[in-house]
Amino acid sequence: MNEKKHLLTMTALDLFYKNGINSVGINEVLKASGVAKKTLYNHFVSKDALIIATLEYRHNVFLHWLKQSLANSTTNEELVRYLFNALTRWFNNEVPELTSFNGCFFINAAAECAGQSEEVITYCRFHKGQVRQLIASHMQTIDEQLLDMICLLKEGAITSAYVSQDLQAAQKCLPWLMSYMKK
Amino acid sequence: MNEKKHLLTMTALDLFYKNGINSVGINEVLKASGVAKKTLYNHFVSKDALIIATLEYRHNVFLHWLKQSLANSTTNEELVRYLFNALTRWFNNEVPELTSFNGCFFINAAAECAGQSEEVITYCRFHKGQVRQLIASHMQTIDEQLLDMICLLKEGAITSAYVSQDLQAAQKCLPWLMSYMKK
DNA sequence: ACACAAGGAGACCGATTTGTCTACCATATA
DNA sequence: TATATGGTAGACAAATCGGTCTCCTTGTGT
Repeated sequence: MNEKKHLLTMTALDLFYKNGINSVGINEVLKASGVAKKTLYNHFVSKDALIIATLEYRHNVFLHWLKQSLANSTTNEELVRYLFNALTRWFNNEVPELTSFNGCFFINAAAECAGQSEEVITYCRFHKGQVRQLIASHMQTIDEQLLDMICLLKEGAITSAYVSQDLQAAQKCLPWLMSYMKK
Repeated sequence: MNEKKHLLTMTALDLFYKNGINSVGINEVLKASGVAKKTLYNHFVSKDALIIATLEYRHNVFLHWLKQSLANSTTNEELVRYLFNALTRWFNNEVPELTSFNGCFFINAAAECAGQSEEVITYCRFHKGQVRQLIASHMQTIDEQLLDMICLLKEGAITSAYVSQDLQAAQKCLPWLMSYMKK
């Protein structure tokens, strides 16, 4: 990708994730990145296109981080432990590449762009599906019900960590899942 | 509450919940409610005040609905069943007073107003705390871990129902919780 | 009957929004 | 050296934002 385009995408993601997509104007992105307005519209046809680009970038970073976090898991127990420990590190700002925790960018974006950009919501759904698929691919024995529960608890933990500031939300899920798998 | 003020609050809530707080302007609320701008600013000092009013109104409606949904529960098993069945009805638009399902208004508001209005986020946290307390008050035997899990699964179900359009998310939680309590 | 309060309609303000356009500059390549 | 490319800086447009204000009408209580 072009250097300026990449810079614009990263800058926009930072601002969108921190302050909300609708609260950040194009001019703010330009000022923060030091890029001219014409250059932005040379690479993106509209602000919506820039938003989609930030979603794609965040998706790649997030999936890369998650893939690495789960890489060494060989059993369902390990998968669960690695996953929710990784979430805890994310919540507590111990994962630099995900930047300061502000909830799930895709949940936030879906909430902000409701009835405004169908494309955004579609991409958020796609992201959640990809994450689920990645988790499933690390399961030794496929257990659809366990997969459902892992994903539900994951979403709940992210939301609780963000809205209720319960930074230990992910840790609370672990004993529960462990005791289920031991049966 | 004053009639016009109440009308404004309900109209604003409808629009905010459906299209997002930041996507809906004051003028749109005025047009939809047929109220004059001066009347709005006679009752609310700013748009932020109107937003808070919609949060309070939604909070009251939601808690009233939840209280009624849990009223007949006498055991922890019944509490869980009533709660997640109620959520399923909500997701599937079978609860008129909650209007067409668009996720949790408070999660959405928190996502939209990040780094913009601290008061909004504080109220969203308050709401989540009140809901947790209501659930706790219906527990026959206090089990803090069970309470954590119920709340985490509830948040996860709401998010999954909204973002991933999994309208059966709440139902998936039931067998798990039941089997846990049977132990 | 009169005074006062509340609301309606909407002009208006300044700031900000996304997006376009012009003018100019730097660099690289033929 | 000539030209094309891709950048900067920023004026500008049209719309919209939240918010204030004036003018006029419609009650309502005394």
